[in-house]
Amino acid sequence: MEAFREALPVGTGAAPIADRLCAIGYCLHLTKGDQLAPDAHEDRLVFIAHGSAKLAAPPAADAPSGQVLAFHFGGDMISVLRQSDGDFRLFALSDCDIVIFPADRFLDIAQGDPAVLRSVLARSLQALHRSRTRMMQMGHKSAQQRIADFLVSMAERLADCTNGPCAFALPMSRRDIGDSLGLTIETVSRQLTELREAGLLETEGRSKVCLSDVAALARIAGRQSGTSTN
Amino acid sequence: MEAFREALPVGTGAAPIADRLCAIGYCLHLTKGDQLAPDAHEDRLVFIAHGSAKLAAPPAADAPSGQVLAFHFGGDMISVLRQSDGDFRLFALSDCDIVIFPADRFLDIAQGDPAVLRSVLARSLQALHRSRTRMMQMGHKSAQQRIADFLVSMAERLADCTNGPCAFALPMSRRDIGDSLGLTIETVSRQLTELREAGLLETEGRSKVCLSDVAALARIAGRQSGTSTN
DNA sequence: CGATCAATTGACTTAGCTCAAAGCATGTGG
DNA sequence: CCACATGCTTTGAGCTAAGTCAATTGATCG
Repeated sequence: MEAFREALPVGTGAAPIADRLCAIGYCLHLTKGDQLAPDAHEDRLVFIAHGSAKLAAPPAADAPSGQVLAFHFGGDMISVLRQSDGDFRLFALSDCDIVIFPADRFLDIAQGDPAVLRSVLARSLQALHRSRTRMMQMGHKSAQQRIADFLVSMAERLADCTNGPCAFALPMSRRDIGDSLGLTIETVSRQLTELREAGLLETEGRSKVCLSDVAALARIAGRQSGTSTN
Repeated sequence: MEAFREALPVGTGAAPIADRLCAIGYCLHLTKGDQLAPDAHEDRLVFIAHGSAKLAAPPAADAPSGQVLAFHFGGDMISVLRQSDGDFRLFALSDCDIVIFPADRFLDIAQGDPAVLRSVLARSLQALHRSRTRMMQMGHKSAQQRIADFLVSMAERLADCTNGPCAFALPMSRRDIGDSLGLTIETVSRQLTELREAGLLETEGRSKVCLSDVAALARIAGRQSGTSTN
Protein backbone atom coordinates (compact mmCIF):
# COMPACT_ATOMS: atom_id res chain seq x y z
CA MET A 1 0.00 0.00 0.00
CA GLU A 2 2.90 2.31 0.64
CA ALA A 3 4.07 1.59 -2.88
CA PHE A 4 0.76 2.83 -4.18
CA ARG A 5 1.01 6.06 -2.20
CA GLU A 6 4.37 6.72 -3.78
CA ALA A 7 2.93 6.37 -7.26
CA LEU A 8 0.49 9.23 -6.71
CA PRO A 9 1.40 12.71 -7.92
CA VAL A 10 3.24 14.48 -5.14
CA GLY A 11 2.87 17.97 -3.81
CA THR A 12 -0.81 18.23 -4.49
CA GLY A 13 -1.35 19.44 -0.98
CA ALA A 14 -4.21 17.03 -0.66
CA ALA A 15 -2.91 14.14 1.39
CA PRO A 16 -6.38 13.20 2.63
CA ILE A 17 -7.30 12.24 -0.93
CA ALA A 18 -4.57 9.65 -0.85
CA ASP A 19 -5.93 8.39 2.47
CA ARG A 20 -9.39 8.06 1.09
CA LEU A 21 -8.10 6.22 -1.98
CA CYS A 22 -6.18 3.83 0.20
CA ALA A 23 -9.28 3.30 2.30
CA ILE A 24 -11.20 1.76 -0.61
CA GLY A 25 -8.23 -0.25 -1.86
CA TYR A 26 -8.28 -3.95 -1.17
CA CYS A 27 -4.89 -5.58 -0.77
CA LEU A 28 -4.38 -9.06 -2.11
CA HIS A 29 -1.56 -11.53 -2.53
CA LEU A 30 -1.49 -13.73 -5.61
CA THR A 31 0.69 -16.83 -5.71
CA LYS A 32 2.43 -17.69 -8.97
CA GLY A 33 -0.11 -19.19 -11.32
CA ASP A 34 -3.12 -17.68 -9.54
CA GLN A 35 -5.63 -15.64 -11.44
CA LEU A 36 -7.58 -12.69 -10.11
CA ALA A 37 -11.21 -13.74 -9.92
CA PRO A 38 -13.09 -11.69 -12.51
CA ASP A 39 -15.90 -9.42 -11.43
CA ALA A 40 -18.85 -9.12 -13.77
CA HIS A 41 -20.38 -6.13 -12.05
CA GLU A 42 -17.85 -3.38 -11.87
CA ASP A 43 -14.73 -2.07 -13.58
CA ARG A 44 -11.60 -2.18 -11.51
CA LEU A 45 -8.35 -0.38 -11.28
CA VAL A 46 -5.56 -2.66 -10.13
CA PHE A 47 -2.27 -1.44 -8.80
CA ILE A 48 0.59 -3.93 -8.85
CA ALA A 49 2.74 -3.22 -5.82
CA HIS A 50 5.15 -6.05 -6.47
CA GLY A 51 5.55 -8.98 -8.84
CA SER A 52 4.71 -9.64 -12.49
CA ALA A 53 1.47 -10.57 -14.16
CA LYS A 54 -0.15 -11.01 -17.54
CA LEU A 55 -3.50 -9.71 -18.65
CA ALA A 56 -5.00 -12.40 -20.84
CA ALA A 57 -8.14 -14.00 -22.16
CA PRO A 58 -9.06 -17.24 -20.40
CA PRO A 59 -8.18 -20.39 -22.38
CA ALA A 60 -10.90 -21.19 -24.92
CA ALA A 61 -11.63 -24.16 -27.16
CA ASP A 62 -10.17 -22.54 -30.25
CA ALA A 63 -7.32 -20.89 -28.36
CA PRO A 64 -5.99 -23.43 -25.86
CA SER A 65 -3.72 -20.79 -24.36
CA GLY A 66 -5.53 -17.52 -23.95
CA GLN A 67 -4.43 -14.45 -25.87
CA VAL A 68 -2.04 -12.34 -23.86
CA LEU A 69 -2.99 -8.66 -23.92
CA ALA A 70 -0.11 -7.26 -21.97
CA PHE A 71 2.45 -7.92 -19.29
CA HIS A 72 2.49 -5.85 -16.15
CA PHE A 73 5.01 -5.37 -13.38
CA GLY A 74 5.48 -3.70 -10.03
CA GLY A 75 4.39 -0.07 -10.09
CA ASP A 76 1.85 -0.49 -12.87
CA MET A 77 -1.69 0.75 -12.52
CA ILE A 78 -3.98 -1.07 -14.90
CA SER A 79 -7.65 -0.95 -15.66
CA VAL A 80 -9.55 -4.23 -15.83
CA LEU A 81 -12.91 -3.52 -17.39
CA ARG A 82 -15.84 -5.62 -16.37
CA GLN A 83 -16.53 -8.86 -18.06
CA SER A 84 -19.05 -7.61 -20.58
CA ASP A 85 -16.30 -5.99 -22.54
CA GLY A 86 -14.36 -9.12 -23.34
CA ASP A 87 -13.54 -11.15 -20.25
CA PHE A 88 -9.87 -10.57 -19.61
CA ARG A 89 -8.21 -11.73 -16.43
CA LEU A 90 -5.07 -10.98 -14.57
CA PHE A 91 -2.75 -13.98 -14.11
CA ALA A 92 0.18 -13.93 -11.72
CA LEU A 93 3.45 -14.90 -13.43
CA SER A 94 5.25 -14.67 -10.11
CA ASP A 95 4.03 -14.02 -6.59
CA CYS A 96 2.28 -10.66 -6.60
CA ASP A 97 1.06 -8.08 -4.13
CA ILE A 98 -1.74 -6.05 -5.63
CA VAL A 99 -4.26 -3.41 -4.59
CA ILE A 100 -7.71 -3.51 -6.12
CA PHE A 101 -9.90 -0.42 -6.48
CA PRO A 102 -13.47 -0.26 -7.70
CA ALA A 103 -13.06 2.11 -10.64
CA ASP A 104 -16.21 4.11 -9.93
CA ARG A 105 -15.38 4.88 -6.34
CA PHE A 106 -11.75 5.54 -7.17
CA LEU A 107 -12.72 8.14 -9.74
CA ASP A 108 -15.39 9.63 -7.46
CA ILE A 109 -12.69 10.32 -4.91
CA ALA A 110 -10.05 11.33 -7.43
CA GLN A 111 -12.51 13.89 -8.72
CA GLY A 112 -11.90 15.74 -5.49
CA ASP A 113 -8.38 16.42 -6.67
CA PRO A 114 -8.28 17.41 -10.33
CA ALA A 115 -4.52 17.03 -10.36
CA VAL A 116 -4.81 13.33 -9.57
CA LEU A 117 -7.51 12.88 -12.16
CA ARG A 118 -5.50 14.74 -14.73
CA SER A 119 -2.39 12.75 -14.06
CA VAL A 120 -4.34 9.54 -14.51
CA LEU A 121 -5.72 10.94 -17.75
CA ALA A 122 -2.33 12.02 -19.04
CA ARG A 123 -1.00 8.55 -18.33
CA SER A 124 -3.79 6.84 -20.11
CA LEU A 125 -3.55 9.10 -23.15
CA GLN A 126 0.14 8.28 -23.36
CA ALA A 127 -0.61 4.60 -22.92
CA LEU A 128 -3.23 4.76 -25.62
CA HIS A 129 -0.87 6.44 -28.03
CA ARG A 130 1.84 3.87 -27.35
CA SER A 131 -0.56 1.01 -27.62
CA ARG A 132 -1.78 2.20 -31.00
CA THR A 133 1.74 2.80 -32.19
CA ARG A 134 2.70 -0.70 -31.19
CA MET A 135 -0.43 -2.20 -32.63
CA MET A 136 0.20 -0.76 -36.05
CA GLN A 137 3.88 -1.51 -35.98
CA MET A 138 3.17 -5.09 -35.00
CA GLY A 139 1.08 -5.64 -38.05
CA HIS A 140 4.08 -4.88 -40.24
CA LYS A 141 6.85 -6.50 -38.27
CA SER A 142 8.66 -9.77 -38.81
CA ALA A 143 9.06 -12.37 -36.11
CA GLN A 144 12.60 -11.23 -35.43
CA GLN A 145 11.57 -7.60 -35.13
CA ARG A 146 8.80 -8.53 -32.73
CA ILE A 147 11.13 -10.52 -30.53
CA ALA A 148 13.69 -7.73 -30.55
CA ASP A 149 11.00 -5.22 -29.68
CA PHE A 150 9.78 -7.46 -26.88
CA LEU A 151 13.27 -7.81 -25.45
CA VAL A 152 13.84 -4.06 -25.56
CA SER A 153 10.55 -3.49 -23.78
CA MET A 154 11.48 -5.99 -21.10
CA ALA A 155 14.92 -4.43 -20.68
CA GLU A 156 13.22 -1.11 -20.07
CA ARG A 157 10.61 -2.50 -17.73
CA LEU A 158 12.58 -5.08 -15.82
CA ALA A 159 16.09 -3.65 -15.79
CA ASP A 160 15.38 0.03 -16.47
CA CYS A 161 17.86 -0.15 -19.33
CA THR A 162 17.57 1.45 -22.76
CA ASN A 163 21.06 1.49 -24.05
CA GLY A 164 23.99 -0.69 -23.08
CA PRO A 165 24.21 -4.34 -22.18
CA CYS A 166 21.86 -5.65 -19.55
CA ALA A 167 20.73 -8.87 -17.90
CA PHE A 168 17.48 -9.92 -16.30
CA ALA A 169 15.14 -12.85 -15.82
CA LEU A 170 12.01 -13.18 -17.92
CA PRO A 171 9.10 -14.04 -15.63
CA MET A 172 6.96 -15.40 -18.45
CA SER A 173 7.16 -18.62 -20.47
CA ARG A 174 7.92 -18.86 -24.19
CA ARG A 175 4.26 -19.60 -24.70
CA ASP A 176 3.27 -16.37 -23.00
CA ILE A 177 5.76 -14.46 -25.13
CA GLY A 178 4.43 -16.05 -28.28
CA ASP A 179 0.82 -15.42 -27.29
CA SER A 180 1.58 -11.77 -26.70
CA LEU A 181 3.32 -11.30 -30.04
CA GLY A 182 1.19 -13.47 -32.23
CA LEU A 183 3.91 -16.07 -32.73
CA THR A 184 4.27 -19.76 -31.92
CA ILE A 185 6.61 -21.00 -29.21
CA GLU A 186 8.76 -22.61 -31.88
CA THR A 187 9.21 -19.34 -33.71
CA VAL A 188 10.01 -17.55 -30.48
CA SER A 189 12.64 -20.14 -29.71
CA ARG A 190 14.12 -20.04 -33.20
CA GLN A 191 14.37 -16.26 -33.20
CA LEU A 192 16.06 -16.26 -29.82
CA THR A 193 18.53 -18.76 -31.18
CA GLU A 194 19.22 -16.53 -34.17
CA LEU A 195 19.80 -13.50 -31.99
CA ARG A 196 22.09 -15.60 -29.84
CA GLU A 197 24.08 -16.69 -32.88
CA ALA A 198 24.27 -13.06 -33.95
CA GLY A 199 25.94 -12.34 -30.63
CA LEU A 200 23.19 -10.04 -29.46
CA LEU A 201 22.11 -12.07 -26.50
CA GLU A 202 22.88 -15.02 -24.27
CA THR A 203 20.57 -17.20 -22.29
CA GLU A 204 20.99 -19.17 -19.12
CA GLY A 205 18.41 -21.66 -18.00
CA ARG A 206 14.82 -20.99 -18.98
CA SER A 207 14.43 -17.42 -17.96
CA LYS A 208 17.69 -15.59 -17.60
CA VAL A 209 18.74 -13.49 -20.58
CA CYS A 210 21.71 -11.23 -21.10
CA LEU A 211 21.41 -8.62 -23.81
CA SER A 212 24.73 -7.36 -25.11
CA ASP A 213 23.41 -4.24 -26.84
CA VAL A 214 19.91 -2.99 -26.19
CA ALA A 215 20.25 -0.14 -28.69
CA ALA A 216 21.17 -2.60 -31.44
CA LEU A 217 18.09 -4.65 -30.63
CA ALA A 218 15.99 -1.49 -30.75
CA ARG A 219 17.39 -0.85 -34.20
CA ILE A 220 16.48 -4.35 -35.33
CA ALA A 221 13.03 -3.84 -33.87
CA GLY A 222 12.67 -0.82 -36.10
CA ARG A 223 11.95 1.57 -33.27
CA GLN A 224 12.20 5.10 -34.54
CA SER A 225 13.13 6.67 -31.25
CA GLY A 226 10.32 7.10 -28.76
CA THR A 227 10.63 4.90 -25.71
CA SER A 228 7.65 2.68 -25.32
CA THR A 229 6.84 1.29 -21.93
CA ASN A 230 4.28 -1.39 -22.58
CA MET B 1 -17.90 24.17 -33.42
CA GLU B 2 -21.52 23.41 -32.57
CA ALA B 3 -20.73 19.77 -33.23
CA PHE B 4 -18.03 19.92 -30.60
CA ARG B 5 -20.37 21.43 -28.04
CA GLU B 6 -22.77 18.56 -28.57
CA ALA B 7 -20.06 16.03 -27.84
CA LEU B 8 -19.48 17.39 -24.35
CA PRO B 9 -21.17 15.74 -21.37
CA VAL B 10 -24.52 17.42 -20.89
CA GLY B 11 -26.16 18.63 -17.75
CA THR B 12 -22.96 19.52 -15.96
CA GLY B 13 -24.45 22.84 -15.06
CA ALA B 14 -21.23 24.47 -16.20
CA ALA B 15 -21.95 25.92 -19.59
CA PRO B 16 -19.22 28.57 -19.20
CA ILE B 17 -16.67 25.77 -19.27
CA ALA B 18 -17.84 24.83 -22.72
CA ASP B 19 -17.57 28.46 -23.73
CA ARG B 20 -14.02 28.68 -22.50
CA LEU B 21 -13.08 25.46 -24.27
CA CYS B 22 -14.55 26.75 -27.50
CA ALA B 23 -12.62 29.95 -27.04
CA ILE B 24 -9.26 28.18 -27.30
CA GLY B 25 -10.36 25.91 -30.13
CA TYR B 26 -9.04 26.74 -33.57
CA CYS B 27 -11.30 25.77 -36.43
CA LEU B 28 -9.74 24.50 -39.62
CA HIS B 29 -10.83 23.06 -42.92
CA LEU B 30 -8.75 20.36 -44.55
CA THR B 31 -9.21 19.50 -48.20
CA LYS B 32 -8.95 15.88 -49.28
CA GLY B 33 -5.29 14.92 -49.32
CA ASP B 34 -4.18 17.69 -46.96
CA GLN B 35 -2.23 16.90 -43.86
CA LEU B 36 -2.41 18.78 -40.60
CA ALA B 37 0.90 20.57 -40.11
CA PRO B 38 2.65 18.90 -37.19
CA ASP B 39 3.58 20.94 -34.14
CA ALA B 40 6.78 20.02 -32.38
CA HIS B 41 6.11 22.06 -29.29
CA GLU B 42 2.80 21.01 -27.81
CA ASP B 43 0.41 18.11 -27.65
CA ARG B 44 -2.93 18.66 -29.28
CA LEU B 45 -6.43 17.43 -28.96
CA VAL B 46 -8.22 17.40 -32.28
CA PHE B 47 -11.95 17.18 -32.66
CA ILE B 48 -13.22 16.07 -36.05
CA ALA B 49 -16.49 17.85 -36.67
CA HIS B 50 -17.03 16.42 -40.11
CA GLY B 51 -15.17 14.25 -42.61
CA SER B 52 -12.76 11.33 -42.41
CA ALA B 53 -9.04 11.21 -41.73
CA LYS B 54 -6.18 8.83 -41.06
CA LEU B 55 -3.57 9.18 -38.37
CA ALA B 56 -0.33 7.96 -39.92
CA ALA B 57 3.41 8.18 -39.97
CA PRO B 58 4.79 10.34 -42.76
CA PRO B 59 6.16 8.35 -45.71
CA ALA B 60 9.72 7.18 -45.04
CA ALA B 61 12.43 5.60 -47.15
CA ASP B 62 11.79 2.09 -45.87
CA ALA B 63 8.03 2.56 -45.78
CA PRO B 64 7.01 4.45 -48.92
CA SER B 65 3.47 4.72 -47.62
CA GLY B 66 3.44 5.66 -43.94
CA GLN B 67 2.08 3.27 -41.35
CA VAL B 68 -1.56 3.97 -40.64
CA LEU B 69 -2.31 4.13 -36.93
CA ALA B 70 -6.01 4.62 -37.07
CA PHE B 71 -8.90 6.01 -39.05
CA HIS B 72 -11.06 8.72 -37.59
CA PHE B 73 -14.42 10.14 -38.53
CA GLY B 74 -16.83 12.92 -37.64
CA GLY B 75 -17.43 13.16 -33.90
CA ASP B 76 -14.07 11.72 -32.90
CA MET B 77 -11.84 13.46 -30.40
CA ILE B 78 -8.26 12.33 -30.84
CA SER B 79 -5.00 13.18 -29.19
CA VAL B 80 -2.02 14.01 -31.37
CA LEU B 81 1.06 13.95 -29.20
CA ARG B 82 3.89 16.23 -30.05
CA GLN B 83 6.49 15.12 -32.50
CA SER B 84 9.03 13.81 -30.01
CA ASP B 85 6.86 10.80 -29.38
CA GLY B 86 6.93 9.45 -32.89
CA ASP B 87 5.83 12.03 -35.43
CA PHE B 88 2.38 11.04 -36.50
CA ARG B 89 0.23 13.26 -38.61
CA LEU B 90 -3.40 13.59 -39.45
CA PHE B 91 -4.22 13.20 -43.14
CA ALA B 92 -7.57 14.14 -44.59
CA LEU B 93 -9.14 11.28 -46.55
CA SER B 94 -12.02 13.50 -47.50
CA ASP B 95 -12.72 17.17 -46.87
CA CYS B 96 -12.69 17.71 -43.13
CA ASP B 97 -13.78 20.32 -40.63
CA ILE B 98 -11.74 20.06 -37.46
CA VAL B 99 -11.20 21.91 -34.22
CA ILE B 100 -7.72 21.99 -32.74
CA PHE B 101 -7.06 22.45 -29.01
CA PRO B 102 -3.71 22.82 -27.31
CA ALA B 103 -3.84 19.85 -24.93
CA ASP B 104 -2.40 21.70 -21.96
CA ARG B 105 -4.82 24.56 -22.05
CA PHE B 106 -7.72 22.28 -22.77
CA LEU B 107 -6.98 20.23 -19.70
CA ASP B 108 -6.35 23.30 -17.58
CA ILE B 109 -9.85 24.46 -18.35
CA ALA B 110 -11.41 21.03 -18.18
CA GLN B 111 -9.95 20.74 -14.70
CA GLY B 112 -12.51 23.33 -13.67
CA ASP B 113 -15.18 20.76 -14.30
CA PRO B 114 -14.22 17.33 -12.96
CA ALA B 115 -17.13 15.79 -14.81
CA VAL B 116 -15.66 16.79 -18.15
CA LEU B 117 -12.23 15.58 -17.15
CA ARG B 118 -13.63 12.32 -15.92
CA SER B 119 -15.62 11.75 -19.06
CA VAL B 120 -12.50 12.29 -21.14
CA LEU B 121 -10.65 9.86 -18.89
CA ALA B 122 -13.36 7.24 -19.09
CA ARG B 123 -13.30 7.49 -22.87
CA SER B 124 -9.58 7.12 -23.07
CA LEU B 125 -9.49 4.14 -20.70
CA GLN B 126 -12.08 2.47 -22.89
CA ALA B 127 -10.12 3.36 -25.99
CA LEU B 128 -6.95 1.98 -24.45
CA HIS B 129 -8.63 -1.27 -23.54
CA ARG B 130 -10.03 -1.65 -27.03
CA SER B 131 -6.77 -0.76 -28.64
CA ARG B 132 -4.93 -3.37 -26.63
CA THR B 133 -7.56 -5.95 -27.32
CA ARG B 134 -7.31 -5.28 -31.00
CA MET B 135 -3.55 -5.19 -30.94
CA MET B 136 -3.28 -8.62 -29.46
CA GLN B 137 -6.01 -10.08 -31.59
CA MET B 138 -4.38 -8.70 -34.70
CA GLY B 139 -1.23 -10.59 -33.97
CA HIS B 140 -3.12 -13.83 -34.20
CA LYS B 141 -5.46 -13.11 -37.04
CA SER B 142 -5.35 -14.23 -40.66
CA ALA B 143 -5.68 -11.79 -43.53
CA GLN B 144 -9.31 -12.73 -44.01
CA GLN B 145 -10.09 -12.21 -40.35
CA ARG B 146 -8.42 -8.81 -40.40
CA ILE B 147 -10.36 -7.70 -43.45
CA ALA B 148 -13.62 -8.95 -41.95
CA ASP B 149 -12.81 -7.14 -38.71
CA PHE B 150 -12.02 -4.00 -40.60
CA LEU B 151 -15.28 -4.14 -42.52
CA VAL B 152 -17.27 -4.68 -39.35
CA SER B 153 -15.55 -1.70 -37.74
CA MET B 154 -16.32 0.47 -40.71
CA ALA B 155 -19.93 -0.67 -40.76
CA GLU B 156 -20.19 0.42 -37.15
CA ARG B 157 -18.43 3.71 -37.66
CA LEU B 158 -19.71 4.74 -41.04
CA ALA B 159 -23.16 3.22 -41.16
CA ASP B 160 -23.87 2.69 -37.47
CA CYS B 161 -24.68 -0.90 -38.26
CA THR B 162 -23.74 -3.99 -36.26
CA ASN B 163 -26.10 -6.60 -37.46
CA GLY B 164 -27.95 -6.83 -40.74
CA PRO B 165 -26.96 -5.91 -44.26
CA CYS B 166 -25.53 -2.47 -44.85
CA ALA B 167 -23.90 -0.35 -47.50
CA PHE B 168 -21.46 2.51 -47.36
CA ALA B 169 -18.51 4.10 -49.12
CA LEU B 170 -14.98 3.52 -47.87
CA PRO B 171 -13.16 6.85 -47.77
CA MET B 172 -9.71 5.25 -47.78
CA SER B 173 -7.74 3.49 -50.49
CA ARG B 174 -6.76 -0.18 -50.54
CA ARG B 175 -3.28 0.93 -49.67
CA ASP B 176 -4.51 2.70 -46.56
CA ILE B 177 -6.50 -0.35 -45.56
CA GLY B 178 -3.48 -2.56 -46.03
CA ASP B 179 -1.21 -0.20 -44.14
CA SER B 180 -3.61 -0.16 -41.21
CA LEU B 181 -3.89 -3.94 -41.06
CA GLY B 182 -0.35 -4.94 -41.87
CA LEU B 183 -1.28 -6.41 -45.24
CA THR B 184 -0.34 -5.64 -48.84
CA ILE B 185 -2.78 -4.09 -51.28
CA GLU B 186 -2.78 -7.32 -53.26
CA THR B 187 -3.81 -9.34 -50.23
CA VAL B 188 -6.52 -6.84 -49.38
CA SER B 189 -7.85 -7.11 -52.89
CA ARG B 190 -7.70 -10.90 -52.92
CA GLN B 191 -9.51 -11.19 -49.61
CA LEU B 192 -12.24 -8.82 -50.74
CA THR B 193 -12.64 -10.98 -53.82
CA GLU B 194 -12.95 -14.08 -51.67
CA LEU B 195 -15.57 -12.49 -49.46
CA ARG B 196 -17.41 -11.39 -52.57
CA GLU B 197 -17.34 -14.91 -53.96
CA ALA B 198 -18.61 -16.15 -50.62
CA GLY B 199 -21.62 -13.89 -51.07
CA LEU B 200 -20.82 -11.80 -48.02
CA LEU B 201 -20.25 -8.56 -49.82
CA GLU B 202 -20.53 -6.69 -53.08
CA THR B 203 -18.49 -3.81 -54.40
CA GLU B 204 -19.25 -1.01 -56.77
CA GLY B 205 -16.53 1.18 -58.13
CA ARG B 206 -13.51 1.75 -55.93
CA SER B 207 -15.13 2.68 -52.70
CA LYS B 208 -18.71 1.53 -52.39
CA VAL B 209 -19.25 -1.72 -50.53
CA CYS B 210 -22.42 -3.52 -49.62
CA LEU B 211 -22.20 -6.02 -46.77
CA SER B 212 -24.90 -8.65 -46.81
CA ASP B 213 -24.47 -9.83 -43.24
CA VAL B 214 -22.41 -7.84 -40.76
CA ALA B 215 -22.91 -10.39 -38.00
CA ALA B 216 -21.51 -13.14 -40.23
CA LEU B 217 -18.45 -11.02 -40.94
CA ALA B 218 -18.05 -10.42 -37.22
CA ARG B 219 -18.08 -14.17 -36.75
CA ILE B 220 -15.40 -14.63 -39.39
CA ALA B 221 -13.40 -11.88 -37.73
CA GLY B 222 -13.47 -13.93 -34.55
CA ARG B 223 -15.07 -11.21 -32.50
CA GLN B 224 -16.26 -12.67 -29.27
CA SER B 225 -18.97 -10.13 -28.68
CA GLY B 226 -17.85 -6.71 -27.50
CA THR B 227 -18.39 -3.94 -29.98
CA SER B 228 -15.17 -2.20 -30.82
CA THR B 229 -15.30 1.30 -32.15
CA ASN B 230 -11.82 1.99 -33.38
C1' DC C 1 -12.03 10.42 -75.27
C1' DG C 2 -7.77 9.47 -73.73
C1' DA C 3 -4.38 9.53 -69.87
C1' DT C 4 -3.32 8.13 -65.49
C1' DC C 5 -3.40 5.89 -61.43
C1' DA C 6 -5.90 2.48 -58.47
C1' DA C 7 -7.37 -2.16 -58.27
C1' DT C 8 -7.35 -6.82 -59.71
C1' DT C 9 -5.43 -11.15 -61.14
C1' DG C 10 -1.68 -14.47 -61.87
C1' DA C 11 2.86 -16.92 -61.02
C1' DC C 12 6.31 -17.65 -57.87
C1' DT C 13 8.93 -17.13 -53.37
C1' DT C 14 9.33 -17.15 -48.53
C1' DA C 15 8.42 -16.42 -43.52
C1' DG C 16 6.25 -18.52 -40.13
C1' DC C 17 3.01 -22.49 -38.74
C1' DT C 18 2.32 -27.50 -37.97
C1' DC C 19 3.74 -31.88 -36.77
C1' DA C 20 7.26 -34.66 -34.64
C1' DA C 21 11.27 -35.87 -32.01
C1' DA C 22 15.01 -35.03 -28.95
C1' DG C 23 17.32 -32.10 -25.03
C1' DC C 24 17.37 -29.80 -20.73
C1' DA C 25 15.62 -27.59 -16.31
C1' DT C 26 13.33 -27.83 -12.44
C1' DG C 27 11.13 -30.08 -8.78
C1' DT C 28 10.09 -34.51 -6.23
C1' DG C 29 10.79 -38.80 -3.95
C1' DG C 30 13.90 -42.09 -2.46
C1' DC D 1 22.13 -35.65 -2.03
C1' DC D 2 21.18 -37.98 -6.15
C1' DA D 3 17.99 -40.18 -9.57
C1' DC D 4 14.12 -39.74 -12.00
C1' DA D 5 9.97 -37.88 -13.99
C1' DT D 6 7.59 -34.15 -15.89
C1' DG D 7 7.04 -30.46 -18.70
C1' DC D 8 9.34 -26.58 -21.00
C1' DT D 9 12.39 -25.67 -24.64
C1' DT D 10 15.01 -26.47 -28.61
C1' DT D 11 15.70 -28.33 -33.15
C1' DG D 12 14.28 -30.52 -37.56
C1' DA D 13 11.33 -31.39 -41.81
C1' DG D 14 7.57 -30.20 -44.60
C1' DC D 15 3.43 -27.14 -45.69
C1' DT D 16 0.62 -23.06 -46.20
C1' DA D 17 -0.65 -18.30 -46.05
C1' DA D 18 0.86 -14.09 -47.33
C1' DG D 19 4.42 -11.29 -49.68
C1' DT D 20 6.81 -10.05 -54.12
C1' DC D 21 7.08 -9.22 -58.89
C1' DA D 22 4.70 -8.47 -63.12
C1' DA D 23 0.98 -7.82 -66.29
C1' DT D 24 -3.86 -6.51 -67.07
C1' DT D 25 -8.09 -4.42 -66.22
C1' DG D 26 -10.90 -0.85 -64.71
C1' DA D 27 -12.27 3.75 -62.81
C1' DT D 28 -11.91 8.58 -62.47
C1' DC D 29 -10.76 13.12 -64.13
C1' DG D 30 -9.14 16.45 -67.13
